[in-house]
Amino acid sequence: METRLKDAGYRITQSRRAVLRALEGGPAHVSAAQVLALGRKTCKTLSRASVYRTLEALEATGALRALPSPDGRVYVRVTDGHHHLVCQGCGDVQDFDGCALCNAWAPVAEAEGFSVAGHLLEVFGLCKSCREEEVVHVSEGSERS
Amino acid sequence: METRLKDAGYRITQSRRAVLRALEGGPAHVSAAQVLALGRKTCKTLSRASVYRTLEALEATGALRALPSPDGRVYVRVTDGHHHLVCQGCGDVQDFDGCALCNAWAPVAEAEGFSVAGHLLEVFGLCKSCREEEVVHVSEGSERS
DNA sequence: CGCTTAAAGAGACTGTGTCTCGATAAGTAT
DNA sequence: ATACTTATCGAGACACAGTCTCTTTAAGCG
Ligand SMILES: [Zn+2]
Ligand SMILES: [Zn+2]
Ligand SMILES: [Zn+2]
Ligand SMILES: [Zn+2]
Repeated sequence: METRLKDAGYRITQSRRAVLRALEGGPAHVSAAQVLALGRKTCKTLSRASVYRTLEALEATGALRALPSPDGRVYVRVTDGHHHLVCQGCGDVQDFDGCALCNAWAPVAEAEGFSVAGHLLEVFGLCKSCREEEVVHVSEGSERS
Repeated sequence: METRLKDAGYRITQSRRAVLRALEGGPAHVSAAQVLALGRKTCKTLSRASVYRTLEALEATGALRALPSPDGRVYVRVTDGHHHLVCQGCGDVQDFDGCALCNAWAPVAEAEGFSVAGHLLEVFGLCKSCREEEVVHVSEGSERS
């Protein structure tokens, strides 16, 4: 990632390095706030503005992708997916791969004069563990008294 | 939608009605802020809190679905199509058909132990007219010297 | 009509993301 | 190594979304 930044003409600074380390060490989905917190461990003066600037730079070079999530924006390394299985039981979100499949509709969109910049596929349902749980408390409806 | 709320045990108030009207009259994708603005046209004292409360109630009854978008959260009626071309220029949203195509990934999700209840495909980009406009202000590159 | 209580509205509060500005240090040329 | 240029920095102001609390209001019902 660092090389990528440098090649694109960005300077490599302490702050940027801290952000990179945070991204590498942190979870697959990170929020800007998390990056800031993690980054401060290696660069005590790291500022919020720098975090956003660096994330933006990384996004511009294609190393990172910002993606909307139920609570704010999260960043994922481009190697990760943008297709989500959203569990309606526990609220958990997991990625799954499927770009090859969903690319099929891109031509459909373009046939309508639309130029595609990106897409988001949200699949709603129940995850494995929630489905098993569901079987247990079947009777109690989701009714309001 | 109103019946749905009532059946679930919610009271039908002026504020709620204003929100419902806003949702029916407004665009396919609306933000909470938009609902508030639209709703104030029919209920001058409508408050932000009420908007959020009503949206939450509608979501709970399954009449509405909140979904993360590149800029904030937007709400869509569940009865509407679930394949959208969202223009990042003018904000316009148009449906397009593609279920036949996107159903291909359902087995993929189920292979992960996930039971699919529904899905939503959001395609972001530029509509025809916005793209033509874009051509005009090309020169100002987003390039880094 | 009057009671009960869900719901309303106002506004404080938190957190995210943007922006500006003077200070700093990265890269480069001497 | 030193000095210079300028991208980048950190701090803090700002705008806005969303949540929460508290007091008042009105929906639904007998
Ligand atoms: Zn679950
Ligand atoms: Zn895809
Ligand atoms: Zn457009
Ligand atoms: Zn579909």
